[in-house]
Amino acid sequence: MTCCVHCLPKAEASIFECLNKEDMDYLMTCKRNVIFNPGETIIKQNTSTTHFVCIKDGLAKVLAEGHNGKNVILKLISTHSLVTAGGVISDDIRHFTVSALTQVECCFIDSNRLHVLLSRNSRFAYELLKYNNKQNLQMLDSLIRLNQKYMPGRVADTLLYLKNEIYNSNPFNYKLSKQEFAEMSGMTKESFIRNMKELEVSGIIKQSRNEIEILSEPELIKISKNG
Amino acid sequence: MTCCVHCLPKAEASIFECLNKEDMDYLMTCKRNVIFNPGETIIKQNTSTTHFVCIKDGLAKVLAEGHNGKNVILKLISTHSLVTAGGVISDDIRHFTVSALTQVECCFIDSNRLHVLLSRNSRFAYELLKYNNKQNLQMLDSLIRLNQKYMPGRVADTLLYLKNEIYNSNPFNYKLSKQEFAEMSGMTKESFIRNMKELEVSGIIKQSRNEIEILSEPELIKISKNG
DNA sequence: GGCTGATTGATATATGTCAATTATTACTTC
DNA sequence: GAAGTAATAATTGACATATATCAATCAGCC
Repeated sequence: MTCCVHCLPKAEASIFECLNKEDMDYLMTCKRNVIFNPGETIIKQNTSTTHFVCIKDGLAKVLAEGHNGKNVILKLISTHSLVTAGGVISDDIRHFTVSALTQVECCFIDSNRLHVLLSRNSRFAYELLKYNNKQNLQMLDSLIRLNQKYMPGRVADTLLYLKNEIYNSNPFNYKLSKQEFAEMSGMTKESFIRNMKELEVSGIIKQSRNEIEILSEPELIKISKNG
Repeated sequence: MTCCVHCLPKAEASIFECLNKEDMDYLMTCKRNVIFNPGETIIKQNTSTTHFVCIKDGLAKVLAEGHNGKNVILKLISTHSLVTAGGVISDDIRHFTVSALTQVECCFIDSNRLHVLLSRNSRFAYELLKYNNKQNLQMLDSLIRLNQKYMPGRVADTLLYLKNEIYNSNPFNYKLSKQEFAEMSGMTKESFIRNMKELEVSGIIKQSRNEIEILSEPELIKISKNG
């Protein structure tokens, strides 16, 4: 139970910072700590939102399961992320699936307790509102990006996202399949592979089995901007 | 100033219902009532969010201006809608443009006052959070729809949306250009026109200059489901 | 040594682009 | 107010291209 002291204060722009000890204890008393292996489903779309989840460690993908078995990976989440699955606040249905890419340690917290706190702590509600709004804007970005850019631009975006927001290192080791990269970029895996090859031939990136290195970020940004 | 008594209580699932008279007065004191003509921009993407807007009467489109001058119309809004433009809560930048389709009467309300209320009234923050979350889910729906369906499915979705959520009547008179329909459906106007023709030839819809009638909604739903 | 995932190639198809034509609206001018 | 003219939007057709699909081969791995 003491883990939250280390974990939550750093979580997602300090949403929980405004909670006093009593509130925090209330939220945490019946939390459950769970470890998932790579590939396991942490929360599943269309189930009901009895709990929300805090990721303590590891990397997971957030995906929406669409029509004809096609998925869209909306983002990756890692340490200290808060997952409300879209419906915790409004309709009690989870609107996307979260699934572990590496081993993931996380806490399941009763969402009723969240609601109780929200209704009595306006600062907390305000912080969550801000967080929620940010997610909204991310979603809007994704919508525009996937809808209005050609494949090279989308691939560039995915690579820049991985380097700058997920792995924070330049040659980065990845744990995703080409299929998953493709689902992040809104295309088929074959198309993703072909576009990566293009970038490699142009000397903009270098790739080996599990590693990608971005040789010219400015070029990549140019491709991203051109759409 | 007395207009709010009639207007706001009906607004967007009663977000404002939880405000007492004092709070309501505080929010409303420096509001400004504005009338826009068809085609005029009510709020503009990338400007700063000094105010949020309540639509009192009329029909407006909410659009995100994307790359290469391409737009995506996210939704239409009408009487008693609340417009926070995406950034009122988080980053003070408007993330989409709202523009009048018919004559629109609306109120501009100082967003600082919204923030003050949010920080002292947890119920209000909670209601706004719920509202915001709903918008989030709408956006997710749009993302999936525009990304994973073929044109016929997207056109069907647009028609069903117009009939069931905007005009609420079956032969409905529209004020939108074909370009705007296309921007709702994520395609070019030429493609939209061709798909409409298909539906007309198949006897599923009937269209004249400013009117569309859906002859077989079940067929349309089938097309929508098939993607 | 078989399994899964990655890669490549050939081909099909969805969708966009461009240009030409027609309809519609708006605006003048008599 | 009618008629004509310009401007704008709608429609159609021919064509280009982005992207998906399918099948085959290849590489890594329990």
